[in-house]
Amino acid sequence: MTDSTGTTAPAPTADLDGAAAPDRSGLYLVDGSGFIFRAFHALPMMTRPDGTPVNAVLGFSNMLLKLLADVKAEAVAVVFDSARLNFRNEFYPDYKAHRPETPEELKPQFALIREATDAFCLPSLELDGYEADDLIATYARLAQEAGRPVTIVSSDKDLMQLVGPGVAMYDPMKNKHIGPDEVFEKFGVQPDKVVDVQALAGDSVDNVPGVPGIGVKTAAQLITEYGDLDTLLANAEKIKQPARRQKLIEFADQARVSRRLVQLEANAPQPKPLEDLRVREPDHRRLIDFLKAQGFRSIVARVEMEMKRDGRIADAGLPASPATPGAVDADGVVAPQPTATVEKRYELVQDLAALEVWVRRAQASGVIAVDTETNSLTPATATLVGVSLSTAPGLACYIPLAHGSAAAAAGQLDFDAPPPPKQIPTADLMAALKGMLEDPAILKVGHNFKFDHQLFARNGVTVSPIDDSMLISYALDGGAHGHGMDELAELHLAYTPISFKEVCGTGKTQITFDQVPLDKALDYAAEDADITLRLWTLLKPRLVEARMVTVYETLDRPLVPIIADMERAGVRLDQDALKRLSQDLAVRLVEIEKDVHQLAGQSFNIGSPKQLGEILFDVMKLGAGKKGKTGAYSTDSSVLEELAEQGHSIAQRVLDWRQLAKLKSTYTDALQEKIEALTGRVHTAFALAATNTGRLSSTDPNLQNIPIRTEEGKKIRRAFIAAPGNRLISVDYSQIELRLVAEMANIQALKDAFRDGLDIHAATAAQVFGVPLDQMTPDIRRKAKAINFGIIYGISGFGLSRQLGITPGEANSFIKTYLERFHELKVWMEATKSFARDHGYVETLFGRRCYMPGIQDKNPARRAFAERQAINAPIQGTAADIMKRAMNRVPAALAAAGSHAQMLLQVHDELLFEVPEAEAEQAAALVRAVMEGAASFSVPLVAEAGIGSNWGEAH
DNA sequence: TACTTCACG
DNA sequence: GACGTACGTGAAGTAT
Repeated sequence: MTDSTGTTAPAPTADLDGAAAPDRSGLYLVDGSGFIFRAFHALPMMTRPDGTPVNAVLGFSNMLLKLLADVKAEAVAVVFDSARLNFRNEFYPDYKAHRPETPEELKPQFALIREATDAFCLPSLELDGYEADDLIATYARLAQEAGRPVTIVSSDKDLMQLVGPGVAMYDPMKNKHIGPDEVFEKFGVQPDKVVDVQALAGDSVDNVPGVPGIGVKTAAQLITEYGDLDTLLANAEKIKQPARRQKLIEFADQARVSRRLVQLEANAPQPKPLEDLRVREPDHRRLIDFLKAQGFRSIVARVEMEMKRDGRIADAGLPASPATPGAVDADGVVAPQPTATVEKRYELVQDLAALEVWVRRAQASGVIAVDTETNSLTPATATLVGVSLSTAPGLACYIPLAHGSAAAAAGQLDFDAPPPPKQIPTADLMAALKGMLEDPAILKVGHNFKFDHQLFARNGVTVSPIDDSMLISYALDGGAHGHGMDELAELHLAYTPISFKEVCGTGKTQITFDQVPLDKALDYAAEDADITLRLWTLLKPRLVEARMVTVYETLDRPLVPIIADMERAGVRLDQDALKRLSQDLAVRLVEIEKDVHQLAGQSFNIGSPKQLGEILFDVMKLGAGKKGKTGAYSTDSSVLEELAEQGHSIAQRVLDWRQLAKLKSTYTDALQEKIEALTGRVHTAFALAATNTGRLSSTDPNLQNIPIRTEEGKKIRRAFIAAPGNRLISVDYSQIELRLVAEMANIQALKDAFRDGLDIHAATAAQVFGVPLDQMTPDIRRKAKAINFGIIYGISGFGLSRQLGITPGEANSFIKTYLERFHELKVWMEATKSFARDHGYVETLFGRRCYMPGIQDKNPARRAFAERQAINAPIQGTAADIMKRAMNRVPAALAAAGSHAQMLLQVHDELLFEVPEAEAEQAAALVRAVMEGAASFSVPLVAEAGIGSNWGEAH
């Protein structure tokens, strides 16, 4: 990070926070109220086991912890607003009148944050009738007069007016020091003129009116020219621009009122004397008790770690430290280090000699974090732009490879462009790193390493062994929160990394990474490798504590190179067929649209649910309509189907239109655009840490929801084809989730039916409805099938009734009979819900945990939802685990058999392969065998295979 | 950016 | 009797 003041050390030894080190004496005034709101909005909603929301409490606690680790202040105070109204409302009642109501999830957190402040043993300040900002101004003045340096800890621009001699600001969210230069950057004037600028520009958030038509830029210009607000207003007549002159004269009083609103009160009464704001030694046991009660496991770990380091183990009754922080133990695991105190040393590596140092460091420590930068998010075709490495917390480098050469690469000559910087040729870098990246004694750590693995593979390097901090987090905390690097850095390191959009911009002005200047690229890329290593250091040991090593090591981690290969292989599409389908659909959509408009008696946008609802229910008056919490009419397919059954032909036509419009926009049009020119194929990305249950997901494009259920949809599936001379093989598990229900709940009758190879829906129908198999009707079987599915989803009478179009009463009696026939199921469902309530998570048969926030929720609807999730997650998750076991074994099994089959896609219970025609039968049989043998239960696993020249035929 | 709808398992 | 319902995803389009 580069300090914008330009006053600190130059790269490569940039300062830790991109700012002058915080002063280690003096007074720190923390804007508590500001933090509550920022933390609340910055962090995803999270709750403690009892359902109390705590995201703002977590953000706040993290901030305090980081602050206390960063600075050795002699005095700290956390300052809060006391009430919504203050003295400003007396002369301007509308002040902050536009503020939205405090969100419900935030309200209970105010008291907890006061508690947190006490638990940290920090003094707090608040005063009726004054804002936190006024108290900050007052105490800043007092300290300044006493000759003590002051740091205001806040991200609020309204406090910038206080910056001056002896008073600085520090924004802990952005890790940024704010001095006079930063204030000038923001307001265009020195801090003492900030109120004048704000008085003119106003502030829509706080409802400060200012002068209409004048923004910060103009205000700064005027104040610079005239010196201050009063002089400006007194000389308003002299302003040249007529509109501006007129506004300033007309709104002079409003500007003066605005100044009174933004001017902070530095002479407020003092709730506590300045001397009382001393930092006291925290009561660690109390602090840990508080943090534990909120469920903040990672912070507790950090506090305990710092206590160990400080030799305070005994008084907290903690076990002795297993390792010295920073040291490497017998397993090659680096013990966690308190990260906030580590200094950043980022280096740009532009020649092989400098690189050599990093390779030696990796050899010495046995661990290195690796991250790649590219010009695209599709690793199968992206150009490698740079590589970053980190070998210790704070110690990282960036190796640029293709910066500033975009024009040259495109074969264009641009004599005005600066020459590309000195860079190691990509092939030379690969040659230099190959030994290290393939060295079995050096662990390579990445965050979402699948991406990087693919890039190295394309450059002839098979990275091994690897660890993935994203997948470790997923195994540890799946369902509790997301696992992206930025989110984890906030959560575990109390740090906000430089965002990609800060570096590359967004929207139309977005640039690719090769266009990023080297100094910025270094800050961003080196930081990614640094954070990856820090996260790994923190999270890896937790796998052992959480007994999640097996899940990670045998299910998720081995998948990285395998899925990287699938993505890289991509799948072939018949572009001509898609094009013809698009054209055909376009013609039919126009026809249907004409029909619908005629039936409606007017033209409107059929794709707009709002307009459609109004046409159907207001204009045509087809029934009552109205639904949904937003007050809009629901027009989803169940509503339209009902209308169609009542004989309203417009409803059926709209359904037809919807289906075709969906197929065209989401599939036949979009898929063509996803064909990569470089390979002629489509390369999806499988997300390995996206779902709450352990399933994969597929994006860009999503190839796990290609149509199949309708005849029109099947045409799209037939556009997925094998390369010439090859075939596609599809192998899918038969009824895997229902088999797992039988296994996990130990339902004897169901297990017998599966063992006997019966038609499972007919068999359950026979059991539940007492109809002999030879008298089974399709309708009875359909009902049994719906119940079977319902079980997997955490059945409810209401849901089943909607599915079957029967009354909830009938549905409930079906469920009752079902649970009587399969009595073991009820026991299992109750036990599973109870386990979820006790632990806050459920487990798959292979030990993967799925956290269930909401299982303790006071709201019965949300709790019921969590209970259904608790039933479904072990079933869906175990099926996902089994599929992962199969996928981990298939490539090796194929290779051992000398097969050239390539795995292409996974669709939850199905695998798709491409294979030379002559090997198809053999490969299909082999894959079936591996899938069926992926787990061994008392219920057999059955997989079925199909072969064809396209996906529709193979399935 | 949020909501609605719908494609799949 | 509350509450709003089948579980898990991702993408496109409209409305704000």
